[in-house]
Amino acid sequence: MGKCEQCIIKQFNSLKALTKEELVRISGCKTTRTIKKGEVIFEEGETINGVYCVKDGICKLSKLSENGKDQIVKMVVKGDLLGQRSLISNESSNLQAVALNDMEVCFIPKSEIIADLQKNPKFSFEVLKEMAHDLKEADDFIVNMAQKSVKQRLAETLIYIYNSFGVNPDNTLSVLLSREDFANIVGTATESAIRVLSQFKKEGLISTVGKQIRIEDLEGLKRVE
Amino acid sequence: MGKCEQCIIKQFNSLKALTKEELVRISGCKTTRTIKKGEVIFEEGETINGVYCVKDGICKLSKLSENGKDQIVKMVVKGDLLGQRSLISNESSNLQAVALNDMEVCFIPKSEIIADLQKNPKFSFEVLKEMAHDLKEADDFIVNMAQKSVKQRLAETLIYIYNSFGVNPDNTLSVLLSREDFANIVGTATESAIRVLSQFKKEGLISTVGKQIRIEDLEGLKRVE
DNA sequence: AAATTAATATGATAATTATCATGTTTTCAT
DNA sequence: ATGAAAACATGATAATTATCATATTAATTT
Repeated sequence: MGKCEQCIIKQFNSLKALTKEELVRISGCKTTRTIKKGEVIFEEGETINGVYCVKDGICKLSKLSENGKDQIVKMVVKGDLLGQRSLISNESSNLQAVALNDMEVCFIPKSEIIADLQKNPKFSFEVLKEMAHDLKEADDFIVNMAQKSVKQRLAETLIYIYNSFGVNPDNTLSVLLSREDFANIVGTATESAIRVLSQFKKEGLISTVGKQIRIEDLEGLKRVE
Repeated sequence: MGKCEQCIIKQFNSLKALTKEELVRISGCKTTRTIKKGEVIFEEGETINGVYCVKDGICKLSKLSENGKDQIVKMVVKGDLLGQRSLISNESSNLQAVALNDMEVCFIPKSEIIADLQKNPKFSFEVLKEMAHDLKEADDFIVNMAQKSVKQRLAETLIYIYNSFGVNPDNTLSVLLSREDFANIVGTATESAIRVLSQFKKEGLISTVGKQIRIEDLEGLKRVE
């Protein structure tokens, strides 16, 4: 099993602020796990007794609304931590996490890391910075959801995925989402999401290869109103 | 001028985790300020070089969307801290803050408090807890915006204000918002917000005294679909 | 107190989005 | 490879929400 001290993934998240000793200790108690595409990592309401460090793959965080629809709130990628909030508040998770790819993650039990959070100010400051960033992103998300049309939101989602997660060798978006996933990010009906994607295709903004999507006109997508 | 060590307001926020010495030092450099209703506390994009501790009053945090409409993202009340995020990230504020009441706030310069955040783990853990809470609230807000109708969102906003900020002696909501403010919380056109409020009034869910609103049927509001 | 301005209110209509129906394609298990 | 199931697609229609126009009322200034 890999050692945290030597793992490069931590450079991307707040674990980088841990001391070598702390990392060695954590390395000794972490468990590595592979998660298949579509598998649930944790459920809404579940108590997560630790954090996941994502070594590979992507997952979606979603919340079930009262009308029975899922809303995707965030995507967590390779390098990110998953379940940070449950380290801090003792509440159960308010979100569900589902793998969008095959994933590889390391699970660090809360009991092992919580003391570091209290003792190592560099570490807690790093976590704070990440949360501050998440909060800012959440604000932006709220404004977009509230003030923009479905078409605009979907265009922005495509741009976001393109910029954040990149493309395959054939230029298609590397994260493969179902039309339903798109609808659940944008907060619309699946049919509406499909319709808008079809329209983008007709307008030459995107092209599709099966369910794969390729951005054909990034600037055009930015101009969508 | 009041002394932080003796101020009870801090019990409501993370400043309570500071040591007496830290509080005394902060007390010496803080400035107290009154802000009139409608006054801008800080602008979007402005660099805030510290945090505000709200001693009295309420303000709204909003963000201008690209289409020129304001979206209210959060309300900050007596007891809360304002501008926490700028303590942590060195970025300028992504939100504008405007007083909804006459306010009294203490401003603590960043330079004085940033070291405490790095040195006092109890304090930084408290800040972390608050941010974790804010983040959870933001998630819930996103889901509501994305998945619920204007009518539902407005009903929930009324309930939220009722529960969080209470009522005047005559039972009207203690926070006086314009119809435009309601629209900017809910993310709709002002006319639509007005229309829905009129409908609620007709249905006996609320009553109005001028622009003051009184909740007449809380359970009914909860059932709005 | 009169005049001006801003906020609230409501109607008419257009635009957006949801819902239901139905057909097609893709994926997956056997 | 084949049948079943899931995902995708599109039309028809209804519901929701935005926009523009125009009153009405309240607040503010002079």
